[in-house]
Amino acid sequence: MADHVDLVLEQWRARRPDLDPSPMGVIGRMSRLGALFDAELRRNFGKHDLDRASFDVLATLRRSNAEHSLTPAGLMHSSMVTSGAISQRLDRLEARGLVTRAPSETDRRGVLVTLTPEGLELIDKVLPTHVDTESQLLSGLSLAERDQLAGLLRTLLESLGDKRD
Amino acid sequence: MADHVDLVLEQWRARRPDLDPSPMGVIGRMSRLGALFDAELRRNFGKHDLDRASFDVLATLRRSNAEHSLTPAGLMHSSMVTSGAISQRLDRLEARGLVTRAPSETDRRGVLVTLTPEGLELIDKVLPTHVDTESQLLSGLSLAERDQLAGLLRTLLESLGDKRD
DNA sequence: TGAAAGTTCCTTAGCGCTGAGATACTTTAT
DNA sequence: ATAAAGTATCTCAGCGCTAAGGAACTTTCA
Repeated sequence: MADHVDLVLEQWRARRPDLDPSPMGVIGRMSRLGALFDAELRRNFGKHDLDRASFDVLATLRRSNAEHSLTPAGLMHSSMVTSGAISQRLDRLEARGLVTRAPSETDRRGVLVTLTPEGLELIDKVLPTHVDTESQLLSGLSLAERDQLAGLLRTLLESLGDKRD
Repeated sequence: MADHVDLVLEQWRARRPDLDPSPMGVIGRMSRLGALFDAELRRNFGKHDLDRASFDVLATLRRSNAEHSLTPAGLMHSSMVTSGAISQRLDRLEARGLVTRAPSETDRRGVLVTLTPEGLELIDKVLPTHVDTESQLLSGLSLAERDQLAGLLRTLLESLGDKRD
């Protein structure tokens, strides 16, 4: 069996036999899978008038605490995007009435973003379909293989300094 | 040991115990790794006056055949971006003198994109540093683990219909 | 206490991509 | 031979992100 990346590796070995292309066997595949996953998840978001960015914010708020609230900085760290991107995402979600921005009570620079009832309702409706879509994307692997894969990816993330906060 | 995604999974289990978040243990980690990989690879491209998109095109041409040439459609399939994106990438590369566009000899709709000597020189200079960067990104895994990971990712890609062409 | 450094969030120009659509050409089917 | 369908590439408006920088506020430390 062979996938697209196997062809790419063969081509490199033919054109640049001095180079060891094996790292591409991992990183190239992750990049391709990322694109395929993204396309499929986006399709599901689209059914619910959402996009990846909005889902990301709503889901992060939903899981964060019982009040469904977080600072923009917290959202930024969780999402791995810049502060400017978070500001713009919040503008859009606030305009749709899915989140509110309130001044922080302890730090006058700060803002507290909170899910509105409408935001909560929407994310709670979309979440099961999202997990289901993800599950289908992984259905080519057995449960044991998924665990094995998750473990290897965690090892890699830890080695790159990905922290719990 | 635990990474950021372990925290996310814990949060989901606390807030939505009815949902099985385990697919996120794979897909969430791949997404995070993708972002970390991208940032590091981009740093390397930047050292050589390149970006991901340009590198992608130059590398695909470099490995494709002895003439280092391909059609825009071929580049599009390999890169998983739209035809519009390829057109624009080629505009930029052509303006920098790194590729040429010539009319196809067999199909008057078609175009043949070819690496110029300057393009070849640049990609051959950057390639070893790129593979080296990728290798360092994977250094948290043993060689056996990398093989195992590549195998699982290939299984997944095949199950999603990723083909050799 | 006051100045400097740090933090938090926002604004905006510029960039590359998508999605829709246009143009020109080729293939298929009648 | 010709209409219809398909293919290859390009154009462009719109979108979300980054990078840079600004404003407001807090912390640190002399």
